[in-house]
Amino acid sequence: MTDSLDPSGPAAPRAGSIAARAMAARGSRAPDYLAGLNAEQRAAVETTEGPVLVLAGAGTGKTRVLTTRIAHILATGRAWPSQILAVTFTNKAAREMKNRVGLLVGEQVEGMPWLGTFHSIGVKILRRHAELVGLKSNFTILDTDDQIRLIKQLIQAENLDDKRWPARGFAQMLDAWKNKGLTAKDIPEGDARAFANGKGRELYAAYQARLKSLNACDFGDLLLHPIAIFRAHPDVLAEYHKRFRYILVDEYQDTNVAQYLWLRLLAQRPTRRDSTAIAETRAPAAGRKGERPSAGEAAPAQASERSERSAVSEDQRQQINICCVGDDDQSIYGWRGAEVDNILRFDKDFPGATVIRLERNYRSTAHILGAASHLIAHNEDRLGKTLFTDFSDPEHQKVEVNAGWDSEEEARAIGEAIEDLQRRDSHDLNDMAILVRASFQMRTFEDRFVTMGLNYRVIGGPRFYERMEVRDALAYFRCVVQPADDLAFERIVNTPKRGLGDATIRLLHDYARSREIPLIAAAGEMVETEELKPKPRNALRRVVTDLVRWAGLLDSTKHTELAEQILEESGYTAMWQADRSAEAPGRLENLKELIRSMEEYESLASFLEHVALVMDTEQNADLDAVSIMTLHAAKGLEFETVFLPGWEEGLFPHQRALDEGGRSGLEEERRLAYVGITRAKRRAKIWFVSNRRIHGLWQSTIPSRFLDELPEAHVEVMEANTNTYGGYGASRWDGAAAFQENAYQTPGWRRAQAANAGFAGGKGSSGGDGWSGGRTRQIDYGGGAGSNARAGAAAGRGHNQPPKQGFGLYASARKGGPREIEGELVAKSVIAEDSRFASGDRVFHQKFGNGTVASVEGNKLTVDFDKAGQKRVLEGFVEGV
DNA sequence: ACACAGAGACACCTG
DNA sequence: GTCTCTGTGT
Repeated sequence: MTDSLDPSGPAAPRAGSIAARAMAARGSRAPDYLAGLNAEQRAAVETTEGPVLVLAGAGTGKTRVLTTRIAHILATGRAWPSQILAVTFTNKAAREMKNRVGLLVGEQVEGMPWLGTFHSIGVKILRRHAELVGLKSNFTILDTDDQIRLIKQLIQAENLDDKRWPARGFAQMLDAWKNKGLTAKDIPEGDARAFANGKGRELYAAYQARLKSLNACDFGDLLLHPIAIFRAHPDVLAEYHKRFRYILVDEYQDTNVAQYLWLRLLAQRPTRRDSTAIAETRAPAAGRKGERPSAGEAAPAQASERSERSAVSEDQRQQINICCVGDDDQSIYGWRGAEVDNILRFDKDFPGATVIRLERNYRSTAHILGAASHLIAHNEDRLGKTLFTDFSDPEHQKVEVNAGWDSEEEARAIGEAIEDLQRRDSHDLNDMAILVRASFQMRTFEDRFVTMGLNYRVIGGPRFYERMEVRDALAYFRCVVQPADDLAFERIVNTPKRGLGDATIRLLHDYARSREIPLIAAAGEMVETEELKPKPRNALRRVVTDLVRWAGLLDSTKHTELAEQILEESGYTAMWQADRSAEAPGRLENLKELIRSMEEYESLASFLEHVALVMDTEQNADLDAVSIMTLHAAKGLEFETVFLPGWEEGLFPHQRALDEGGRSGLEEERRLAYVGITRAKRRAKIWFVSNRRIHGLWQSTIPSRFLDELPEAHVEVMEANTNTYGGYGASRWDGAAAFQENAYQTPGWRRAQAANAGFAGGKGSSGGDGWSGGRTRQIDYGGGAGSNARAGAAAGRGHNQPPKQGFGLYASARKGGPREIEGELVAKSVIAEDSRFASGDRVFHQKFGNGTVASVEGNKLTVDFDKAGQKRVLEGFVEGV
């Protein structure tokens, strides 16, 4: 127990005690922090006792309610900061919650050790009781990479064909099992058989055994181990029951079964039922459309279940102070194990729950809300909310639907729309976003924006801590801090190359296994024997003595210096310095960044812990740039203007969601669409095109069914400028000169007043080539494809040659080029001030390395790179040397 | 130890 | 098409 405030110390003022009431009632006004809340929000904040479910629609002030609720609990003295458990999914959400609570209650937030992600809290619990599951409290946390390598070894050890049974696939199965809270013995027979001729269960068990011997666990274990501990040790659980007076859960619709079980154990008093399987509390999907349990009233539960559970709940109710906040309509992580059912079933899990709906939206215009609400109403599995707004916007734009020829035209038109908004309305780029369904769509936009010189930012690329060089460096640190970390050791024994090949490593493995000692220890012993040839022996000795020496410096040397020393002395830095490839300088830069980011931690060990749990790095928001991200990544964000490209069958809804998820898959896609639209405050612009390249082939596509589910009243169908697009189809292939001349000289899109034709689907049968001008949104699914059964794919029998650019003018949209993506990509705008560079300047580029500027045009530089040759790059990509 | 060819993926992606 | 991983050949 290391909490600053031990809960066994002074008891928190009892709720309702004189002191608490007096604290709450200072002055006759409500406390400041309650000011500005609407009635429902306030109810959600003030209903502190008993189970509460807050159904918070998009933009209804969910975070505000959560943070204010915490502030309220603290301010009224109901609990000490250390007695509140507040869980989120992401570090970002946890950080934001902490900041905002801090704004309300000041330093008290620092006393909240139990505010964090499921995983970070899981680690914390596990470290305290590690020995109960056979681990030491300094266990390491493996990431997916380590996990896969380990599984691969196991598969090979079982003499299985690792081609036929790829480690990656097993890792996914494992993940799915763990998400469901299943240990090796719990997995269904069918699942067990599904892998490696029925060895699934064995492998799972072997994997866990191996983890134990490595004193390690994976992400799933961070929840599963605590669950096992709680179940097997009621005394430990009781300790947490005593500690956590209030539990708050963010994004409850995203919880998976394991998280649910974990929460339930913490939230409910132990009963004879709690250690049994979840199955008995599983009710059929609750809350069909139209069924709306009102606040304070438990929804009708099945009789048997109710009588069984209510006996427990009656006397415990006041103690189950759990408040879950979420929105069933924004559940988009089913594929990752999230169970919408958890939220749909809340009032059955927690009988007598108060259900509060937040339906007043503070974000979007009535049109946007209207469109989104109408769309989501097509879902059956939902609790049902009706959002409303007072948001008034002079322009009050309807949701736009635009059609385009192909993805390149889509990118072009959206790029122009962005520039228009920027010019005409001085719209900040930061306040615009392009939300795509699949990340491959991003590329077209990047290509286009680079040529336009439009600033953009890709959110959610490969992450810093997943880069090869960063992981290598971390592996070195792990070996020093944690000498039993075999996986880390394997990673670096021969990096940089030291002549320690497979043969040596295998001998080392055998030696270690026969003696049941970690690899590093084995290496230490082995170099004293004659088993290795002199060359590898000396190389290995060098590695081991280095590691031992560095470990000896742990206490005496500042960790950042030690880290640098390790990278230097191991030859790792030198390896990249010697590397002539274009990426090498960037990698060295990343290593520096890594060391820099260690500054704020006390030790190597605490830094490594941080890294294991925090896989994201902050983006810099300084630069004005359009954001490009997936719809998934957009959840929780908001923008003035949102572009939603790619609304085509097969892409959105995604074919795989339909194939694998059936109706519920479709509903999840629809929720994704709902999330997309509701990100917009004022403008939402939807796009679809009739040709898209999928897996390298051009396919004809038909408009998404979701378009048809939008309400006429809130949607405006945009029509292309007739100069540009009239007769497009007819003229495309014969390239009518008249149109070519005007193509794209007329910027932007003209509003179409009336809309009453249909978008023809694929090219072909309907004579028209793709979409012909003058059509609108009475969508004709039958249109070229003949059948919409397998939308995208079926339509593919169209042309497999790229639809050539219809017009010469823009046919030059370039390919390839400087599209550097390092987590964040920002191209400088054309409208930028004069270039900081002149010809002759030496510059450095993340991808191409060093070079000399040959010429400058605005913000575009032509650079002769020393290694990569001459390239045109945007100024934003290079820095002066 | 490194270069190159062939294979397979190619929704969404937190810890 | 294009990226990444793997295996093979020199």
